[in-house]
Amino acid sequence: MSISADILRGHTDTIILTQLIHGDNYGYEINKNVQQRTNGQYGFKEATLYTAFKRLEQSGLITSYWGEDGPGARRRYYSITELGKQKWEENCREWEETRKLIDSLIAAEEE
Amino acid sequence: MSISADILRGHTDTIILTQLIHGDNYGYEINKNVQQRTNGQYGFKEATLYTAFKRLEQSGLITSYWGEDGPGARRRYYSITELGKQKWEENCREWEETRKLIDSLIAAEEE
DNA sequence: CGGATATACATTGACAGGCGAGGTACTTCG
DNA sequence: CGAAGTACCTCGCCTGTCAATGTATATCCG
Repeated sequence: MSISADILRGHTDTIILTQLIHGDNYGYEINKNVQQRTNGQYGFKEATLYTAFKRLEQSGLITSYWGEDGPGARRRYYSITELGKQKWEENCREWEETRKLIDSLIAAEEE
Repeated sequence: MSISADILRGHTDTIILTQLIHGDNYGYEINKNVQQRTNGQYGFKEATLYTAFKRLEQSGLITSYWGEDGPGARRRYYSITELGKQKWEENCREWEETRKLIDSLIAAEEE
């Protein structure tokens, strides 16, 4: 976990939405996926994760339901909405722009 | 100014340090450079800018001095320190990593 | 001269997101 | 039984952003 938190701020929601585009999933698993994809470099703190879910649900970008009682602890599954998909696309476009923008602002090249 | 603020959050300091690597400069001018480099897409809010200067100075990454009395309003110039240069390099490395990280987390590709 | 506009810096207070710390509940394994 | 893993949740602090507001100086126009 070497990446400082402020830099990931603002991407939390998009990262979660990305996970949900692959299909419904629950918090713990989503976070494990994130950790795997980043080779353990990054993962959400639990408080961050669950406040994000709440925020996303309140904004209508995701919905949730309790999973069937299987073995182990109960799970709350999340599902991306149409609005959520739109938002995700918008955020991805924004990321492309932001990346260019920061690249040009951070590069030390002399003009 | 289409880029949402939270995404730039965390880059403020690095952007300012980058500007100062080109040489001493003052707040207003730094901000104009940023706006020019981004074709008017992005610029710091003044409150953000000046709190950032204060933060950077308190951390020993920059120093400041009042400019000679020339025409126009007085200017406070900022200068990057050795520590600041180190930090800048560190932040740039971090940005490279973060970029890859977010790219892989936001891409919707199926594995 | 007077008022608008641009330059330039600074502070305050509200707000939002991240997260440490703490808590609940169930299961599995030794 | 107790520890560890799974899984969820909340409270309160901290930090960075920013709208609003204020200061001071210089220039331009009528």
